[in-house]
Amino acid sequence: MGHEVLAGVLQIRDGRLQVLLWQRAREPHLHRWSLPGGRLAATEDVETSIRRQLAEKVDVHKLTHVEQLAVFSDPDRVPGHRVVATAFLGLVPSDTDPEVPADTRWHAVDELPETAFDHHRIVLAARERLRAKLSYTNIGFALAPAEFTISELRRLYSAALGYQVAATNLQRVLARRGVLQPTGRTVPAGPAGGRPPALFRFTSRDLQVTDPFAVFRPPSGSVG
Amino acid sequence: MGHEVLAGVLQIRDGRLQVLLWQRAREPHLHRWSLPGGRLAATEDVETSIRRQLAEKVDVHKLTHVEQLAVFSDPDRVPGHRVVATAFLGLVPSDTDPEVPADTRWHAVDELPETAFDHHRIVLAARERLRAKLSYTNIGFALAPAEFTISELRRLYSAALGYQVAATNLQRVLARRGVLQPTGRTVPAGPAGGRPPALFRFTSRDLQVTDPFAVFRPPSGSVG
DNA sequence: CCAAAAGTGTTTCCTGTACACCCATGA
DNA sequence: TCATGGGTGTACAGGAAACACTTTTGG
Repeated sequence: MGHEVLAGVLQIRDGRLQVLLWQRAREPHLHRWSLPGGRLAATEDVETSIRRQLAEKVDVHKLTHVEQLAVFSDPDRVPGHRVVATAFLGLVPSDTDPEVPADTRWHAVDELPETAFDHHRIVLAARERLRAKLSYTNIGFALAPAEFTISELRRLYSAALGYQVAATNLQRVLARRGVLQPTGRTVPAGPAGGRPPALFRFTSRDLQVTDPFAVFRPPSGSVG
Repeated sequence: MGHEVLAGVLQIRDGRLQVLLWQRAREPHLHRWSLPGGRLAATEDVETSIRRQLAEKVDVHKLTHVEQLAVFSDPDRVPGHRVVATAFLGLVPSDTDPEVPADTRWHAVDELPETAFDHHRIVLAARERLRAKLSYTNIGFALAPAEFTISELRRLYSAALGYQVAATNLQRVLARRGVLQPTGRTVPAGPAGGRPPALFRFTSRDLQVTDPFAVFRPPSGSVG
């Protein structure tokens, strides 16, 4: 019984949420598109393993966030002998265009090609996790450049969530939570004119839960 | 390389959040307490496996909820050759007292005995998951009897969350979300008198996200 | 001066919290 | 009728959404 690690590496490219896939050159599932990853080695844990394996496809320094998604373990999920997969979500900021091998390409998540095995499900799980965490964490830092304007950030959130987010409220919500910081600098306006936008950055570039209690908050002034 | 499944099975007993553990009768970690589970067989997926293995410890019909937590894969997490573990959260309603084997016992999560391997971490992960989901899902159904009074439910939520929850607001929040239903019936008052409490039930006994968007809701009237 | 884009002020709504008050029972 | 626990009504606060309005640029 084998164990593999797989990652849905997501990035906003051309205003759409895209995932990194490579095209199989062998049976089974010849020519279908599949997730980067590979076999878990004996001396590494799953996170070390997926980072090592991703390094072969993407410059690993560009990976701003990696987290476990779930185990996929249907006995027939791949033909032949049984392989359990631990799936990951990986994120790359929108201002990088990592070199990728020739057999590898970015695909819009809402227009996936024919994928191998159960990789389609895994990509959708990665998207769901990202969407959920955009609401209650600062995970946006992993999709955005180091510094950005509110409109750029709005486009990133809109693409990831799949619906339009208003710039006004985006800024206000993130500012109230202390997630965003103004840099004090601005950037020249575009060709159509307009007021030159201010540059912002994320206060922290580590994942933090910013809205921990949806309800049933502990009484104010107590410790969890 | 082996694969095992382990479950943190939680129940509110005597007003405290408790976890089901069994005491090892062999080295390594002789006499330490460990989580129920065992080796993943070749023809089952991880969820089937954990349910099968739990059936040996608890009447499986009493398990109202089972969900994946995470993979624990440190190469040295157990001595000897390498075993990857998929951990689960399991829940048992407070009105059942399942028969358990002689080596098995319930332990308060906040006063764990010496546990084997990395099982301590897994128990804490199970508690965190439960606490988080109590806020934004109807997962309370899995801790509560089929019908219950608001005070009973308040005690369950307080024990699971680790702080006092007000009955007034608990009822209001769950009612507003459509999670609770009055049965119309009441129950005799206790020995100290008092108004006889009304009986409620959960509208659904399947896990449902009741508060999906912390923020960045899609514009009202759109589809995700 | 006008169009365009960015950013701010203001209003409204909703949800959850806090707390006072009313209700129904046993002794 | 009083103590006790259950339940409701009401006021308050915070956060987010909607939208009008102001600011700052390019042409």
